[in-house]
Amino acid sequence: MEPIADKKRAIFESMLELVKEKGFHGTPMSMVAKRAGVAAGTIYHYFDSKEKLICELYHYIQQQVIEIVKHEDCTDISFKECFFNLWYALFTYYTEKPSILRFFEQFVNSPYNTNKDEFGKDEFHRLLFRFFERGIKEGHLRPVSPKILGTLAHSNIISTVKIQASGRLTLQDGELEQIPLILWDGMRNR
Amino acid sequence: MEPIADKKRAIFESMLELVKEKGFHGTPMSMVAKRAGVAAGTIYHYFDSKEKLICELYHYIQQQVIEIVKHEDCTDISFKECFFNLWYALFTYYTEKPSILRFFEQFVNSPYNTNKDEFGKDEFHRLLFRFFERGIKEGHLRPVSPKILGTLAHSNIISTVKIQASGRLTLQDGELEQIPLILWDGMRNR
DNA sequence: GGTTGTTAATTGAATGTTCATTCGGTTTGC
DNA sequence: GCAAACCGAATGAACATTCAATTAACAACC
Repeated sequence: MEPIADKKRAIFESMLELVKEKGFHGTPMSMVAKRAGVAAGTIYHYFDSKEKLICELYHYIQQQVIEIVKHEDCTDISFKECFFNLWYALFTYYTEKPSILRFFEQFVNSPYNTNKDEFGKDEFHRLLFRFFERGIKEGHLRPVSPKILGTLAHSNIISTVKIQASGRLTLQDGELEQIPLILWDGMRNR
Repeated sequence: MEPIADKKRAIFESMLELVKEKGFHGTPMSMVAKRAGVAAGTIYHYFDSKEKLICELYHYIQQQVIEIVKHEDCTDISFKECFFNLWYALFTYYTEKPSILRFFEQFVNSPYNTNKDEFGKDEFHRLLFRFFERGIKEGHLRPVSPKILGTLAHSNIISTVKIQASGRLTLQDGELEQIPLILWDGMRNR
């Protein structure tokens, strides 16, 4: 990850917050510019178009998530430990940056997401699936496609973040810890 | 569910398909009108605005999902059977109507969703949570908040539909059946 | 250190397009 | 005949993008 120009980062942050608050529509470039503290024209010095800006932002963020997976997927400790570490690392990341989760969710279901990146071809999914493949190979997890396990696990994390973030429900003592356990108990080989 | 005027239904269907293909932005009212086979002005005979149309469509669809839950949540058979029936019923419903799932996902993360309906206050979630409450009370499920179990279960179903719908992955023989089992094994009381 | 030239960064008003919505008029059903 | 349903061109606002003009950065040269 090479360093990013200050202005570029400011534009990214601005877009991120506005998308969280108002969605893709509802955030005109003029507003992005204003909050970023630059002129409208400046954005077009860095990005070809609104669409490009959004796509680049997506990849920029995804890179951060990839770093987390890489960091937690090590062979020094047992698979089970890795599994729980990864669960909590991603949970914490999304929880601390609610605008990112919201942006993601909007992006993947939007026409900006010209997902020609076949599923499992982008680096995040490749890493995720490789991790679960290891779990299967080592006999910890059910012999189901790692793509299934990976997808289910990730959606489990995201749901948990959403439950908590919405404030709909305050998790009782020890309830949060139950959730990765539920996931593990379901997926583990028996 | 009282019967809906033909035109109204046509407008709903049109919006649904277009949102799937092009997202909320990207679907002008003129196009909705065209595909529905009505004039632009006609839409405004039935709906106050684009926003209202979208919100009504959301509730219209949600009603269908509610019917499914009501249908499967009966006390004639064991909870476990109900659980699997419900899982498959929802899975089948979303699978057969991909435009609906896509619309939902876009809607909940959009500014149209002025979700003042507190979580768990809309009928769908009330029913869903009540169902899981029963499972806990009868001792089948872990004693965790039914809201958590309900949310996790629903997101498990939706992920499965998405895996399959994206064509990313063809489920092998018996793999689909593993998924509700994974969910059940994780949530069940031990 | 100051002068000059060159390129990159930045500005924000102007442009042109795309829509949601309106409304005066027409058709349909009763 | 009358009301409700329907039409679609016209309106006006919102917005992405452009561009001519301005400023900062910085190197080369004396």
